[in-house]
Amino acid sequence: MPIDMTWFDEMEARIPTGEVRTRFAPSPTGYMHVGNLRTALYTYLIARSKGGKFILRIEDTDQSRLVEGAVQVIYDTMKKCGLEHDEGPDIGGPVGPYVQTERRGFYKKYAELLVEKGGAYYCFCEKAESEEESGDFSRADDPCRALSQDEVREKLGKGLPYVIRQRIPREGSTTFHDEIFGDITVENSTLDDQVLIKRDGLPTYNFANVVDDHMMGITHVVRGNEYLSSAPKYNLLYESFGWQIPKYVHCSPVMRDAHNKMSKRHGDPSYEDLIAQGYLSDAVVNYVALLGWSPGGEREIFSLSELVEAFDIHGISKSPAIFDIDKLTYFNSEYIKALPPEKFTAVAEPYIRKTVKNTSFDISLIAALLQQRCERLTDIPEKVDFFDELPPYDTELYVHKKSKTDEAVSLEMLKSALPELEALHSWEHDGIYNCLVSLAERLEVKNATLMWPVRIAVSGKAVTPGGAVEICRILGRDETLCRIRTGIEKLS
RNA sequence: GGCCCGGUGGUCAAGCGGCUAAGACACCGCCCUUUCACGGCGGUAACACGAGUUCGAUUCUCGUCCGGGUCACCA
Repeated sequence: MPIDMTWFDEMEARIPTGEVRTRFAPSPTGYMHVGNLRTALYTYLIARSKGGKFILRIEDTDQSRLVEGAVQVIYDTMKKCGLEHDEGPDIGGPVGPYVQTERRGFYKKYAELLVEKGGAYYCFCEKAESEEESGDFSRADDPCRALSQDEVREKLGKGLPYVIRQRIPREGSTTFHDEIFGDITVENSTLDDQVLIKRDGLPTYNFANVVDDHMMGITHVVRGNEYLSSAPKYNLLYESFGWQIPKYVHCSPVMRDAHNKMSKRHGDPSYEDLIAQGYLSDAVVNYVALLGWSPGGEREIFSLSELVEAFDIHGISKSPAIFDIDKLTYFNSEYIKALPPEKFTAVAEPYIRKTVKNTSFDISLIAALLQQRCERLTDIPEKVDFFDELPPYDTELYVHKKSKTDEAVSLEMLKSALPELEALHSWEHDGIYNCLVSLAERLEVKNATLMWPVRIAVSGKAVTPGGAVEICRILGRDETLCRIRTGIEKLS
């Protein structure tokens, strides 16, 4: 049965050559795992660092896991992370379609071609009832492997159900090269004749991948190292087809602890969750890049374009990396501090507004207080919850050893401060500061002895963003004086 | 269980035959200071184990142990 090669030739002809091409091929689950994000990032970095193309392919063959709007989540996440693709379902490209369900027809053709080339065979054996059974059945003994062409034709003619299996050589060994792990050799006898085309005519994941990657001209296959053990079978497939074998880049997983991968199931945060928890996208990307990859030097803070510059496959680690939320938090605080003040005010405002409803306060002044002391944006509401209204507080707060204050001293301080502040004509930072400092000087007490009670009186909290002066400044004269009087009453 | 891969402080990691074994996070202490932070300075803490190769092993080889992956008509 001669195969018409014109379609294949057409397909081969559209494959771009002479450039690095990588692909990120997520299945649309509705959220982005941290591990997936890292894989996408490395895939992107390989392409960009070599001036190549980065392709997005949607692997949606698992209909049971289909989630409404999930593809959109992928587009949005990639975009927010800055991982812009050059080809994909939304923007097209030379080797489309880029959605696997739309490529359904391709795989069977290639499988038949492979049968013709001797790399695969039809198998009419009964489907195993269970996993255990299929495990027991030795594929090396599959009688269908030896069926003659006539026998196959006859069975096909009768309409018998079948699968197409890969014909793995019985003898010898297969060696493949991985960019991270080096050369790996396995005995062919340990490989099984895996199914390529299922009884329903659809391809298995492994086969679809090989076909798609080839048809799309992928030069670097980046994926999790759970695929390391199936790589030899991939190699054999490429060889049987006579195709160029891509470079393999198997990445070790991102772990939640020493024994388990990060997973939604265990309640580990996805990219979306992290953003909701007040992490900045850039910080997440930067941190994730360093989880399992090292640029070699001591530098840790990299923008995406700096990552492109610094990236080198050989810096990818062989062993798994445990996700450390504390270190991400550190990165986040660094990114927050590095934001231009106006930008920070903009991202912080919604969080400030959760507890500060009073619009007469200067939001940028509040933001300025916050920027140097918040690790996550979600820390903000609680930190500024005293602005709208003085919270109830215990006079115990006035006792502070280091500032040398207790309730009696505090009362004295507040009583002294009140008229001074009342007499102040302008209500600016320096004016308030100088007023209080000179008062402390006259009273012959250290600054803290005066500042502490004032801060407690105006905030009602032991810990606040900003000191007494900053808070008074934002509250305004009337509210400040009112709160100090309240403090005096409480202490009297 | 077979096959494959991995193993430097609590975590991320540099190291690629000779180093007092970097750095970062976390932790602890000190300084700064109108609270807390920030910032500055300092500290605790690691080559899984046993052989071999070598003048010399964290680096190379083998074994042991531990961990992970994979053995589906799932992806």
